[in-house]
Amino acid sequence: MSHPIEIDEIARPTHTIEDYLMTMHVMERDFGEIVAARLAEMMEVAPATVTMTLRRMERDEWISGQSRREIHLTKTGREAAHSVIRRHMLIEWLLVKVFKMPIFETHDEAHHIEHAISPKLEERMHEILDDPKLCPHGNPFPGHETLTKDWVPLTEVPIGVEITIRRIHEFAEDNQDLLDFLGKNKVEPGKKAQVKENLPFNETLAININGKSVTLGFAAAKYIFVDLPTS
Amino acid sequence: MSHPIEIDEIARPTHTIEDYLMTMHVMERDFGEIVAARLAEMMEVAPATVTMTLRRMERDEWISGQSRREIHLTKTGREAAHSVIRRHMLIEWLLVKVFKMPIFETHDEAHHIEHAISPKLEERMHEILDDPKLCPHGNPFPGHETLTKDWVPLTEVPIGVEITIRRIHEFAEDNQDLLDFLGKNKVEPGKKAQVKENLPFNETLAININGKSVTLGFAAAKYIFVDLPTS
DNA sequence: TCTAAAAGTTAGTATATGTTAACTTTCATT
DNA sequence: AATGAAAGTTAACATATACTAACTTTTAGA
Repeated sequence: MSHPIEIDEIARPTHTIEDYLMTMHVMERDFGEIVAARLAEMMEVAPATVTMTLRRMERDEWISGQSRREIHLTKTGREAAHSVIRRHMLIEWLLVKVFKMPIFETHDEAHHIEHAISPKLEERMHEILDDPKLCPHGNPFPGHETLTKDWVPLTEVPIGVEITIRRIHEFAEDNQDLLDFLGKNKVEPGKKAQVKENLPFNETLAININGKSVTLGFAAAKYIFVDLPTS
Repeated sequence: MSHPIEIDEIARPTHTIEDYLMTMHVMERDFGEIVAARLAEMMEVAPATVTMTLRRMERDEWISGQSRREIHLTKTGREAAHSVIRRHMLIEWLLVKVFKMPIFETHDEAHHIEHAISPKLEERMHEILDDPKLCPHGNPFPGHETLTKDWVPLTEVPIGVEITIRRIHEFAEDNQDLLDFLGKNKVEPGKKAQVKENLPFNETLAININGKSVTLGFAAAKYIFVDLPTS
């Protein structure tokens, strides 16, 4: 009962649809709405493509949309989204734990493999990998969102406070250059740090981490969540 | 130097083309020729589909075919075939060793995942899984075919001789019902057995294995290879 | 309220992969 | 050499996924 895997699994969406569902879940979770134009950006396809794909998704009842601007996941859509996200995160853990892969190299690899995992293997991975609640980057498994609710983006952290890096948001994971940068500077969950400087006019901030100073643009910093000591 | 993984990897074939390449490799290896009609049967598509797919494969130089009836893998085609087969077999080992999955459940799962493994991860899997030369069913990794050359199909084994099951051929793996049957009766690599009866008119033979008698049709038995004691 | 920017749609096109039905080609065997 | 079976091809079609270009609709801000 710990993992919401249906016995009589519904027909699996295509890889493309699973990708859409995944992104939609994150948008709904963190922004409260799903905007087709954002999907086009995230999926790196033309807006017209999104229109057509959403039409198919509505036909197949992954989403429902009374008015055009209101995209909602259906019950089956949400379940399918949760499933593919779980698979994604489980594979990331597999790559980290079994293959000792650096956490910032796991996302792309997992993004391909996630579509190929059967419900049975998903179940097995949960057991072997010890039922994780967060992915290696600190993003929550579906149903465990509350674990992350007290973490704040680096952009909102006061100067000088001792913080702990907790989470690199999914939307940062889609930018491999950024991940490489974070990897090189070892900005990763568990690390202690301090914001040394915050320059809104420049849209940058500097943190001390690993005994060094690292300058981050706001665009990146907003996707890095940390623990404040007393909160 | 142990694994022929190219540095500057050529463009990856599509999943479909990888499936064709895999089957072609096995046909070439074990039957000496590739016949489109056989491909259609193995891939479970209409012959017309094979015609069109082969045309694309020729265009993209995975195969070359002077005359229509002569299908040959090109150098790149063969390398791509070897790569996908290695990935398939490595995943089978991963499922067996890490996830403790029964060997007769690994093929289907691996058949999906194989397409999603990067060259880098393939390399890593080789290391972690200890550079295997045979898959869990006893089929050889590309380049290690000689390991299997002395094994003979069950259909050719004399009555009463003590044998060891060594290999369940890839083409049996595409029949899940057969695999379930073999799994249920624990007819698997490493097991000792004896042919008790061979009825050509009936196209069946009976073996003693695990202290029980199991009757196999020739269609299945020809895909089960064994070690003769003295050979 | 008007208007520009943002968002979304339609139309026409392309490719990979599949189908069925009808046809042709090749091969093996009398 | 004739013929029937096996193999292969062509034609017409379908679907998922993508594109560009042109268009419409919505929303937000002056």
